[in-house]
Amino acid sequence: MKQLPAISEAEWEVMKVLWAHEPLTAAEVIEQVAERMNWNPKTVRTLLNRLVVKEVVGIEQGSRPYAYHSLVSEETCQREQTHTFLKRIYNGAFKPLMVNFLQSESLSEKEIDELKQLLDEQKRSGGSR
Amino acid sequence: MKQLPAISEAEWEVMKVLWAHEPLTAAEVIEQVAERMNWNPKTVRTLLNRLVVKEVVGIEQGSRPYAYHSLVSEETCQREQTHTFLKRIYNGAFKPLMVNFLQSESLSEKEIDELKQLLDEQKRSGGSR
DNA sequence: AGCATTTGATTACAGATGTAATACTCATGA
DNA sequence: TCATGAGTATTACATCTGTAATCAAATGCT
Repeated sequence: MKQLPAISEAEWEVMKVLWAHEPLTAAEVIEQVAERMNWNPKTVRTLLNRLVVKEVVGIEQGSRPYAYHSLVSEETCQREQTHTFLKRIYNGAFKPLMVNFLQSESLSEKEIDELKQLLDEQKRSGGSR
Repeated sequence: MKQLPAISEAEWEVMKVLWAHEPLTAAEVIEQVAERMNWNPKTVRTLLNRLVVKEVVGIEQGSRPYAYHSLVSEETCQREQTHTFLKRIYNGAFKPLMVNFLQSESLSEKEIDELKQLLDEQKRSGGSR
C-alpha cells in the first residue's frame, strides 16, 4: 500500500478547492483559494507545484494553460489524517475524542440525534468486519 | 486568552509522558519515552528544552537534578488540537469525521453503545449553553 | 515579426522541526 | 585538589513549510 505523503496545512487548502471543483487551471485555483485565504498567486503556484512533486496532484496533459486534478481522494486523505490524529492525540481511541468534543462544543438535540442515528446504522450494518 | 504555542509531533510524545507521570527529571522522561520511541537521550533533552522555551513545560526550582512539569493540561491541548484538526480537515463539522471514522474502523456493538450513551448524557445535561 | 503579458519553472530565504553533537558546570571520588 | 562523569546549555545541520521573487517559455496583440 502506497504511503500517502504528508500534506501540509497550506497545501491542504489548495487540495480542498481542487477536490471541490477539479479539474482547474492554476489561475482558477488561485481565484478559488483567494476567497478564503489572502495569499499571493505565486504562493498558490508554489503549493500546487509541491503537490505535483509529492504526486498527490496531477497535470492534465494537452490543454494549455493546463489543468490540475487530485490523484488521491479527499476521503482517503481525511481517513489517513484522522487516523494519525487520533493516534497522536488520543492514543487511537475515538471515545475520549468525542467526550472532549462534546464538552467543548455544545450540539443541538437535532445534531445529537443525527450522530446517534449514524451509530445505529453502524450497528445494523454488520457487527464485525 | 493566552494562545497555546504549537506543539510538534515529537514534542507531543514528551508531553504525553509528562502528563502521565509528572513531575519527572530529564532522566526519567528519557526513560519513559524510550519505551515507545527509539530516540537518543540528547534528542529528548532538546525537546524538553524547546517545550520550556515555549512555556508549556516548567522547571521545578530547587531540586537537583531538577524536575519538569507541564504548565498546560492535556485536556486543554487535546481540545485545542481537536478544534484545529476538525476545522482543517472537516471544515469544523464533527459528523463527517464520525462517518469517516466509522467507515474505516469497525467498532464492536459494545463500543457503539458506549458512544451512544455519551450522546444521551449530553442531551440530558442541557441543550444550549 | 517583435514586444508585452501570461503561464510555468527555478530559486530564495526565514522559521519550525527532527535529530543530535559539543561545550560547559558542578558535585564527587581518588 | 584534580580528573570524572552526570546534568544542563548551546550549537549544528538537514528537511519541511510558509511565503514569495526571479527567470524562462509560450501566447496574444499590434
